[in-house]
Amino acid sequence: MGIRETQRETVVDRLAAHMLERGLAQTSLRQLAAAAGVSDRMLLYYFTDKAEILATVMARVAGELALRLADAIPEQPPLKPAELIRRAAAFTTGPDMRRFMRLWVEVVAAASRGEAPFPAIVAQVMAGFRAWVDARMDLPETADREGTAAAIIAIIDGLALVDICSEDDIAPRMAAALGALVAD
Amino acid sequence: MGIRETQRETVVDRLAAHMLERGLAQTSLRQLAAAAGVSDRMLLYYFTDKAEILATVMARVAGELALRLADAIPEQPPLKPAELIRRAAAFTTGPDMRRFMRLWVEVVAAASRGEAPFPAIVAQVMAGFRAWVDARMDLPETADREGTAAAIIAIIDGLALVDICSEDDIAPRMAAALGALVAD
DNA sequence: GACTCCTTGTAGCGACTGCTACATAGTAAC
DNA sequence: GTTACTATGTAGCAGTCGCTACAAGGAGTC
Repeated sequence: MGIRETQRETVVDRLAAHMLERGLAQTSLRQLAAAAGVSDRMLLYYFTDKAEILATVMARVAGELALRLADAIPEQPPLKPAELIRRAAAFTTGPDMRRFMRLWVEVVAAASRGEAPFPAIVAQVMAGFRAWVDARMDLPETADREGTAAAIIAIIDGLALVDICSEDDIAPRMAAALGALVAD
Repeated sequence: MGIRETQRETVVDRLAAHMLERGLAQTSLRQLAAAAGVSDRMLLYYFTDKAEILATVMARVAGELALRLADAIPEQPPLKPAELIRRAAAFTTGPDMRRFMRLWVEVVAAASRGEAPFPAIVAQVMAGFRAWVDARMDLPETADREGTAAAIIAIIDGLALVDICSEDDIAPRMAAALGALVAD
Protein backbone atom coordinates (compact mmCIF):
# COMPACT_ATOMS: atom_id res chain seq x y z
CA MET A 1 0.00 0.00 0.00
CA GLY A 2 1.54 3.27 -1.12
CA ILE A 3 1.74 6.47 0.84
CA ARG A 4 -1.32 7.79 -0.93
CA GLU A 5 -3.53 4.93 0.23
CA THR A 6 -2.14 4.99 3.78
CA GLN A 7 -2.74 8.70 4.04
CA ARG A 8 -6.24 8.27 2.65
CA GLU A 9 -7.09 5.88 5.47
CA THR A 10 -5.67 8.19 8.13
CA VAL A 11 -7.53 11.15 6.69
CA VAL A 12 -10.82 9.26 6.52
CA ASP A 13 -10.44 8.22 10.17
CA ARG A 14 -9.80 11.74 11.34
CA LEU A 15 -12.56 13.23 9.21
CA ALA A 16 -15.08 10.68 10.45
CA ALA A 17 -14.29 11.72 14.01
CA HIS A 18 -14.43 15.38 12.97
CA MET A 19 -17.85 15.09 11.37
CA LEU A 20 -19.27 13.08 14.25
CA GLU A 21 -18.06 15.86 16.53
CA ARG A 22 -19.03 18.88 14.44
CA GLY A 23 -21.72 17.68 12.09
CA LEU A 24 -21.84 19.34 8.69
CA ALA A 25 -20.94 22.72 10.10
CA GLN A 26 -17.20 22.69 9.38
CA THR A 27 -16.99 20.90 6.07
CA SER A 28 -15.33 23.30 3.64
CA LEU A 29 -12.24 21.84 2.01
CA ARG A 30 -9.95 24.05 4.05
CA GLN A 31 -11.74 23.21 7.30
CA LEU A 32 -11.66 19.49 6.54
CA ALA A 33 -7.98 19.72 5.68
CA ALA A 34 -7.23 21.43 8.98
CA ALA A 35 -9.19 18.78 10.86
CA ALA A 36 -7.29 16.03 9.06
CA GLY A 37 -3.92 17.67 9.63
CA VAL A 38 -3.09 18.04 5.95
CA SER A 39 -3.29 20.82 3.37
CA ASP A 40 -6.37 21.28 1.24
CA ARG A 41 -4.14 20.73 -1.75
CA MET A 42 -3.30 17.23 -0.51
CA LEU A 43 -6.92 16.45 0.28
CA LEU A 44 -7.61 16.85 -3.43
CA TYR A 45 -4.61 14.71 -4.17
CA TYR A 46 -5.94 11.82 -2.08
CA PHE A 47 -9.51 12.27 -3.37
CA THR A 48 -10.82 13.42 -6.70
CA ASP A 49 -13.16 16.08 -5.37
CA LYS A 50 -15.11 17.18 -2.32
CA ALA A 51 -18.06 14.92 -3.04
CA GLU A 52 -15.78 11.89 -2.97
CA ILE A 53 -14.32 13.00 0.35
CA LEU A 54 -17.74 13.36 1.93
CA ALA A 55 -19.01 10.12 0.42
CA THR A 56 -16.00 8.18 1.69
CA VAL A 57 -16.12 9.68 5.16
CA MET A 58 -19.86 9.19 5.44
CA ALA A 59 -19.49 5.58 4.30
CA ARG A 60 -17.02 5.11 7.15
CA VAL A 61 -19.43 6.71 9.61
CA ALA A 62 -22.30 4.59 8.28
CA GLY A 63 -20.18 1.51 8.73
CA GLU A 64 -19.47 2.35 12.36
CA LEU A 65 -23.15 3.02 12.89
CA ALA A 66 -24.07 -0.33 11.38
CA LEU A 67 -21.60 -2.10 13.69
CA ARG A 68 -23.06 -0.47 16.77
CA LEU A 69 -26.62 -1.20 15.71
CA ALA A 70 -25.80 -4.84 15.03
CA ASP A 71 -24.20 -5.15 18.46
CA ALA A 72 -26.93 -3.31 20.32
CA ILE A 73 -29.78 -5.73 19.75
CA PRO A 74 -29.35 -9.30 18.52
CA GLU A 75 -31.39 -10.54 15.59
CA GLN A 76 -32.65 -13.47 17.65
CA PRO A 77 -35.13 -13.59 19.11
CA PRO A 78 -37.26 -11.19 17.02
CA LEU A 79 -39.10 -8.64 19.14
CA LYS A 80 -42.63 -7.39 18.98
CA PRO A 81 -42.72 -3.80 17.66
CA ALA A 82 -43.35 -2.20 21.06
CA GLU A 83 -40.39 -3.92 22.65
CA LEU A 84 -38.17 -3.22 19.64
CA ILE A 85 -39.09 0.46 19.82
CA ARG A 86 -38.35 0.60 23.55
CA ARG A 87 -34.94 -1.01 23.21
CA ALA A 88 -33.99 0.97 20.12
CA ALA A 89 -35.11 4.22 21.72
CA ALA A 90 -33.06 3.59 24.84
CA PHE A 91 -30.04 2.76 22.74
CA THR A 92 -30.14 5.59 20.21
CA THR A 93 -30.70 8.29 22.82
CA GLY A 94 -27.67 7.06 24.74
CA PRO A 95 -24.64 9.35 25.01
CA ASP A 96 -22.56 7.49 22.44
CA MET A 97 -25.22 7.29 19.74
CA ARG A 98 -26.48 10.85 19.90
CA ARG A 99 -23.59 12.13 17.76
CA PHE A 100 -24.57 9.68 15.05
CA MET A 101 -28.25 10.60 15.16
CA ARG A 102 -27.52 14.29 15.12
CA LEU A 103 -25.27 13.95 12.10
CA TRP A 104 -27.94 11.77 10.50
CA VAL A 105 -30.55 14.52 10.81
CA GLU A 106 -28.17 16.99 9.21
CA VAL A 107 -27.42 14.57 6.39
CA VAL A 108 -31.12 14.03 5.70
CA ALA A 109 -31.63 17.79 5.51
CA ALA A 110 -28.71 18.17 3.13
CA ALA A 111 -30.07 15.35 0.99
CA SER A 112 -33.51 16.91 0.92
CA ARG A 113 -32.05 19.96 -0.77
CA GLY A 114 -30.26 17.77 -3.26
CA GLU A 115 -26.70 18.45 -2.10
CA ALA A 116 -24.33 15.82 -3.51
CA PRO A 117 -23.40 13.23 -2.34
CA PHE A 118 -25.96 13.16 0.44
CA PRO A 119 -29.00 11.78 -1.39
CA ALA A 120 -27.07 8.60 -2.21
CA ILE A 121 -25.76 8.34 1.35
CA VAL A 122 -29.25 8.73 2.76
CA ALA A 123 -30.61 6.02 0.50
CA GLN A 124 -27.88 3.65 1.62
CA VAL A 125 -28.19 4.35 5.35
CA MET A 126 -31.96 4.24 5.17
CA ALA A 127 -31.82 0.84 3.50
CA GLY A 128 -29.56 -0.30 6.33
CA PHE A 129 -32.06 0.93 8.91
CA ARG A 130 -34.89 -0.89 7.18
CA ALA A 131 -32.94 -4.12 7.00
CA TRP A 132 -31.94 -3.79 10.65
CA VAL A 133 -35.51 -3.33 11.80
CA ASP A 134 -36.85 -5.98 9.47
CA ALA A 135 -34.39 -8.56 10.81
CA ARG A 136 -35.45 -7.95 14.40
CA MET A 137 -39.19 -7.38 14.10
CA ASP A 138 -41.69 -10.04 15.11
CA LEU A 139 -44.85 -9.12 13.24
CA PRO A 140 -47.99 -11.08 12.30
CA GLU A 141 -48.17 -12.17 8.68
CA THR A 142 -51.20 -9.98 8.13
CA ALA A 143 -49.49 -6.75 9.07
CA ASP A 144 -47.80 -4.30 6.67
CA ARG A 145 -44.17 -5.17 7.31
CA GLU A 146 -42.61 -2.35 5.29
CA GLY A 147 -44.96 0.26 6.65
CA THR A 148 -44.38 -0.85 10.22
CA ALA A 149 -40.61 -0.83 9.77
CA ALA A 150 -40.81 2.69 8.34
CA ALA A 151 -42.95 3.78 11.29
CA ILE A 152 -40.46 2.37 13.78
CA ILE A 153 -37.59 4.16 12.04
CA ALA A 154 -39.65 7.35 12.06
CA ILE A 155 -40.17 7.09 15.80
CA ILE A 156 -36.46 6.57 16.46
CA ASP A 157 -35.42 9.39 14.13
CA GLY A 158 -38.05 11.66 15.62
CA LEU A 159 -36.56 11.17 19.06
CA ALA A 160 -33.21 12.29 17.68
CA LEU A 161 -34.70 15.35 16.01
CA VAL A 162 -36.50 16.51 19.12
CA ASP A 163 -33.41 15.73 21.18
CA ILE A 164 -31.43 18.14 19.00
CA CYS A 165 -33.99 20.90 19.50
CA SER A 166 -34.21 20.69 23.26
CA GLU A 167 -31.60 22.41 25.34
CA ASP A 168 -32.62 20.59 28.50
CA ASP A 169 -32.06 16.85 28.58
CA ILE A 170 -35.56 15.63 27.87
CA ALA A 171 -34.51 12.49 25.99
CA PRO A 172 -34.87 10.03 28.89
CA ARG A 173 -38.33 11.25 29.82
CA MET A 174 -39.34 11.28 26.18
CA ALA A 175 -38.13 7.72 25.70
CA ALA A 176 -39.95 6.59 28.84
CA ALA A 177 -43.18 8.25 27.77
CA LEU A 178 -42.82 6.71 24.34
CA GLY A 179 -42.53 3.29 25.92
CA ALA A 180 -45.89 3.84 27.57
CA LEU A 181 -47.47 5.01 24.31
CA VAL A 182 -46.67 1.90 22.31
CA ALA A 183 -48.32 -1.41 23.10
CA ASP A 184 -48.02 -4.95 21.88
CA MET B 1 -47.73 52.89 5.96
CA GLY B 2 -44.84 54.01 3.78
CA ILE B 3 -43.57 52.28 0.70
CA ARG B 4 -40.82 50.63 2.70
CA GLU B 5 -43.31 48.89 5.00
CA THR B 6 -45.63 47.91 2.17
CA GLN B 7 -42.76 46.44 0.21
CA ARG B 8 -41.53 44.61 3.29
CA GLU B 9 -44.88 42.86 3.58
CA THR B 10 -44.94 41.91 -0.10
CA VAL B 11 -41.37 40.62 0.08
CA VAL B 12 -42.08 38.57 3.20
CA ASP B 13 -45.10 37.00 1.52
CA ARG B 14 -43.17 36.01 -1.55
CA LEU B 15 -40.18 34.75 0.39
CA ALA B 16 -42.38 32.63 2.65
CA ALA B 17 -43.82 30.97 -0.46
CA HIS B 18 -40.32 30.62 -1.88
CA MET B 19 -38.89 28.92 1.21
CA LEU B 20 -41.87 26.61 1.57
CA GLU B 21 -41.28 25.61 -2.03
CA ARG B 22 -37.49 25.36 -2.04
CA GLY B 23 -36.49 24.89 1.58
CA LEU B 24 -33.18 26.37 2.61
CA ALA B 25 -31.53 25.48 -0.68
CA GLN B 26 -31.90 28.84 -2.44
CA THR B 27 -31.40 31.35 0.34
CA SER B 28 -28.44 33.52 -0.66
CA LEU B 29 -29.30 37.21 -0.72
CA ARG B 30 -29.25 37.32 -4.51
CA GLN B 31 -31.44 34.21 -4.79
CA LEU B 32 -33.91 35.57 -2.24
CA ALA B 33 -33.99 38.89 -4.06
CA ALA B 34 -34.75 37.18 -7.36
CA ALA B 35 -37.54 35.16 -5.73
CA ALA B 36 -39.02 38.30 -4.23
CA GLY B 37 -38.76 40.24 -7.48
CA VAL B 38 -36.50 42.96 -6.10
CA SER B 39 -32.77 43.66 -6.16
CA ASP B 40 -30.51 42.38 -3.41
CA ARG B 41 -29.66 45.99 -2.72
CA MET B 42 -33.29 46.71 -1.86
CA LEU B 43 -33.59 43.60 0.26
CA LEU B 44 -30.97 45.12 2.52
CA TYR B 45 -32.84 48.38 2.43
CA TYR B 46 -36.03 46.80 3.71
CA PHE B 47 -34.18 44.64 6.27
CA THR B 48 -31.03 45.30 8.25
CA ASP B 49 -29.26 42.07 7.33
CA LYS B 50 -29.78 38.52 6.12
CA ALA B 51 -30.52 37.15 9.58
CA GLU B 52 -33.41 39.61 9.95
CA ILE B 53 -34.79 38.56 6.58
CA LEU B 54 -34.73 34.90 7.48
CA ALA B 55 -36.12 35.51 10.96
CA THR B 56 -39.00 37.58 9.59
CA VAL B 57 -39.84 35.12 6.83
CA MET B 58 -39.63 32.15 9.16
CA ALA B 59 -41.86 33.92 11.66
CA ARG B 60 -44.40 34.31 8.88
CA VAL B 61 -44.11 30.64 7.98
CA ALA B 62 -44.42 29.65 11.62
CA GLY B 63 -47.53 31.78 11.90
CA GLU B 64 -49.14 30.04 8.94
CA LEU B 65 -48.17 26.70 10.40
CA ALA B 66 -49.75 27.62 13.74
CA LEU B 67 -52.97 28.63 11.99
CA ARG B 68 -53.21 25.34 10.16
CA LEU B 69 -52.46 23.34 13.26
CA ALA B 70 -55.07 25.22 15.25
CA ASP B 71 -57.67 24.58 12.56
CA ALA B 72 -56.77 20.94 12.02
CA ILE B 73 -57.75 19.59 15.41
CA PRO B 74 -59.92 21.49 17.91
CA GLU B 75 -58.77 21.86 21.50
CA GLN B 76 -62.03 20.37 22.75
CA PRO B 77 -62.48 17.61 23.45
CA PRO B 78 -58.96 16.59 24.50
CA LEU B 79 -57.84 13.34 22.90
CA LYS B 80 -56.06 10.37 24.35
CA PRO B 81 -52.45 10.21 23.10
CA ALA B 82 -53.05 7.41 20.62
CA GLU B 83 -55.94 9.20 18.95
CA LEU B 84 -54.06 12.51 18.97
CA ILE B 85 -51.11 10.83 17.29
CA ARG B 86 -53.34 9.23 14.65
CA ARG B 87 -55.08 12.46 13.76
CA ALA B 88 -51.88 14.54 13.82
CA ALA B 89 -50.06 11.96 11.70
CA ALA B 90 -52.79 11.92 9.09
CA PHE B 91 -52.80 15.71 8.98
CA THR B 92 -49.08 16.42 8.86
CA THR B 93 -48.39 13.86 6.16
CA GLY B 94 -51.08 15.40 3.98
CA PRO B 95 -50.02 17.10 0.74
CA ASP B 96 -50.41 20.65 2.03
CA MET B 97 -48.43 20.14 5.25
CA ARG B 98 -45.48 18.25 3.86
CA ARG B 99 -43.81 21.44 2.64
CA PHE B 100 -43.95 22.79 6.17
CA MET B 101 -42.56 19.64 7.72
CA ARG B 102 -39.77 19.38 5.20
CA LEU B 103 -38.73 22.96 5.81
CA TRP B 104 -38.96 22.29 9.52
CA VAL B 105 -36.45 19.44 9.29
CA GLU B 106 -34.05 21.66 7.39
CA VAL B 107 -34.45 24.43 9.94
CA VAL B 108 -33.72 22.05 12.82
CA ALA B 109 -30.57 20.90 11.06
CA ALA B 110 -29.45 24.48 10.48
CA ALA B 111 -30.12 25.30 14.11
CA SER B 112 -28.17 22.27 15.28
CA ARG B 113 -25.09 23.69 13.60
CA GLY B 114 -25.70 27.05 15.24
CA GLU B 115 -26.56 29.01 12.10
CA ALA B 116 -28.27 32.28 13.00
CA PRO B 117 -31.17 32.93 13.31
CA PHE B 118 -32.34 29.33 13.28
CA PRO B 119 -31.74 28.33 16.91
CA ALA B 120 -34.14 31.04 18.06
CA ILE B 121 -36.70 30.08 15.43
CA VAL B 122 -36.53 26.43 16.44
CA ALA B 123 -37.04 27.30 20.09
CA GLN B 124 -40.11 29.34 19.21
CA VAL B 125 -41.70 26.79 16.87
CA MET B 126 -40.93 23.96 19.26
CA ALA B 127 -42.65 25.82 22.08
CA GLY B 128 -45.65 26.22 19.80
CA PHE B 129 -45.71 22.50 19.09
CA ARG B 130 -45.55 21.70 22.80
CA ALA B 131 -48.38 24.08 23.60
CA TRP B 132 -50.45 22.70 20.74
CA VAL B 133 -50.07 19.12 21.93
CA ASP B 134 -50.51 20.04 25.56
CA ALA B 135 -53.80 21.81 24.84
CA ARG B 136 -55.23 18.75 23.07
CA MET B 137 -53.87 15.87 25.10
CA ASP B 138 -56.06 13.96 27.52
CA LEU B 139 -53.62 12.33 29.93
CA PRO B 140 -53.99 10.87 33.42
CA GLU B 141 -52.67 13.07 36.23
CA THR B 142 -50.04 10.50 37.07
CA ALA B 143 -48.37 10.54 33.65
CA ASP B 144 -45.38 12.67 32.62
CA ARG B 145 -47.16 15.36 30.63
CA GLU B 146 -44.06 17.07 29.24
CA GLY B 147 -42.33 13.85 28.34
CA THR B 148 -45.43 12.51 26.61
CA ALA B 149 -45.89 15.72 24.64
CA ALA B 150 -42.24 15.57 23.54
CA ALA B 151 -42.69 11.94 22.50
CA ILE B 152 -45.76 12.79 20.43
CA ILE B 153 -43.90 15.61 18.71
CA ALA B 154 -41.01 13.25 18.06
CA ILE B 155 -43.32 10.75 16.39
CA ILE B 156 -44.84 13.40 14.14
CA ASP B 157 -41.46 14.90 13.23
CA GLY B 158 -40.04 11.45 12.63
CA LEU B 159 -42.75 10.75 10.07
CA ALA B 160 -41.72 13.91 8.23
CA LEU B 161 -38.05 13.00 8.31
CA VAL B 162 -38.61 9.51 6.92
CA ASP B 163 -41.04 10.94 4.39
CA ILE B 164 -38.26 13.18 3.09
CA CYS B 165 -35.88 10.25 2.72
CA SER B 166 -38.22 7.97 0.81
CA GLU B 167 -38.63 8.45 -2.91
CA ASP B 168 -41.71 6.24 -3.04
CA ASP B 169 -44.79 7.50 -1.25
CA ILE B 170 -44.63 5.45 1.91
CA ALA B 171 -46.18 8.07 4.17
CA PRO B 172 -49.76 6.70 4.16
CA ARG B 173 -48.66 3.15 4.95
CA MET B 174 -46.29 4.46 7.59
CA ALA B 175 -49.04 6.52 9.20
CA ALA B 176 -51.42 3.55 9.14
CA ALA B 177 -48.84 1.23 10.69
CA LEU B 178 -48.11 3.85 13.33
CA GLY B 179 -51.78 3.97 14.21
CA ALA B 180 -51.65 0.26 14.93
CA LEU B 181 -48.51 0.63 17.05
CA VAL B 182 -49.93 3.12 19.52
CA ALA B 183 -52.66 2.15 21.94
CA ASP B 184 -54.82 3.95 24.48
C1' DG C 1 24.36 12.57 -13.84
C1' DA C 2 20.02 12.21 -16.49
C1' DC C 3 15.46 10.61 -16.58
C1' DT C 4 11.11 9.42 -14.56
C1' DC C 5 7.55 9.20 -11.36
C1' DC C 6 5.35 10.10 -6.92
C1' DT C 7 4.54 13.58 -3.63
C1' DT C 8 3.97 18.22 -1.87
C1' DG C 9 3.94 23.48 -1.46
C1' DT C 10 2.75 28.07 -3.47
C1' DA C 11 -0.15 30.76 -5.53
C1' DG C 12 -4.08 31.91 -7.52
C1' DC C 13 -8.33 31.46 -10.56
C1' DG C 14 -13.24 32.48 -11.24
C1' DA C 15 -17.53 32.15 -8.86
C1' DC C 16 -20.17 33.24 -5.07
C1' DT C 17 -21.00 35.17 -0.29
C1' DG C 18 -22.97 39.12 2.73
C1' DC C 19 -22.75 43.71 2.64
C1' DT C 20 -21.75 48.80 1.50
C1' DA C 21 -20.18 53.34 -0.65
C1' DC C 22 -21.80 56.44 -3.80
C1' DA C 23 -24.62 58.69 -6.90
C1' DT C 24 -29.09 59.68 -8.59
C1' DA C 25 -34.04 60.15 -9.15
C1' DG C 26 -38.35 61.36 -7.03
C1' DT C 27 -41.19 63.83 -3.87
C1' DA C 28 -42.79 66.79 -0.37
C1' DA C 29 -42.21 71.19 2.52
C1' DC C 30 -41.44 75.85 2.72
C1' DG D 1 -36.41 77.26 -6.29
C1' DT D 2 -34.13 75.39 -2.55
C1' DT D 3 -33.82 72.05 0.86
C1' DA D 4 -34.43 67.66 2.88
C1' DC D 5 -35.59 63.19 2.93
C1' DT D 6 -36.90 58.73 0.84
C1' DA D 7 -36.17 55.33 -2.55
C1' DT D 8 -33.41 52.88 -5.95
C1' DG D 9 -29.58 51.57 -9.27
C1' DT D 10 -24.52 50.75 -10.17
C1' DA D 11 -20.52 49.09 -8.82
C1' DG D 12 -17.62 46.91 -6.03
C1' DC D 13 -15.39 45.45 -1.53
C1' DA D 14 -13.22 41.73 1.25
C1' DG D 15 -13.90 37.16 2.28
C1' DT D 16 -14.78 32.22 1.27
C1' DC D 17 -15.78 28.56 -1.91
C1' DG D 18 -14.10 24.37 -4.80
C1' DC D 19 -10.52 23.53 -7.59
C1' DT D 20 -6.10 23.80 -10.47
C1' DA D 21 -1.69 25.27 -12.87
C1' DC D 22 2.98 25.16 -11.98
C1' DA D 23 7.12 24.21 -9.95
C1' DA D 24 10.04 21.82 -7.00
C1' DG D 25 11.62 18.22 -3.84
C1' DG D 26 12.55 13.27 -3.18
C1' DA D 27 13.45 8.60 -4.51
C1' DG D 28 14.50 5.10 -7.53
C1' DT D 29 16.50 3.34 -12.29
C1' DC D 30 19.72 3.23 -15.87
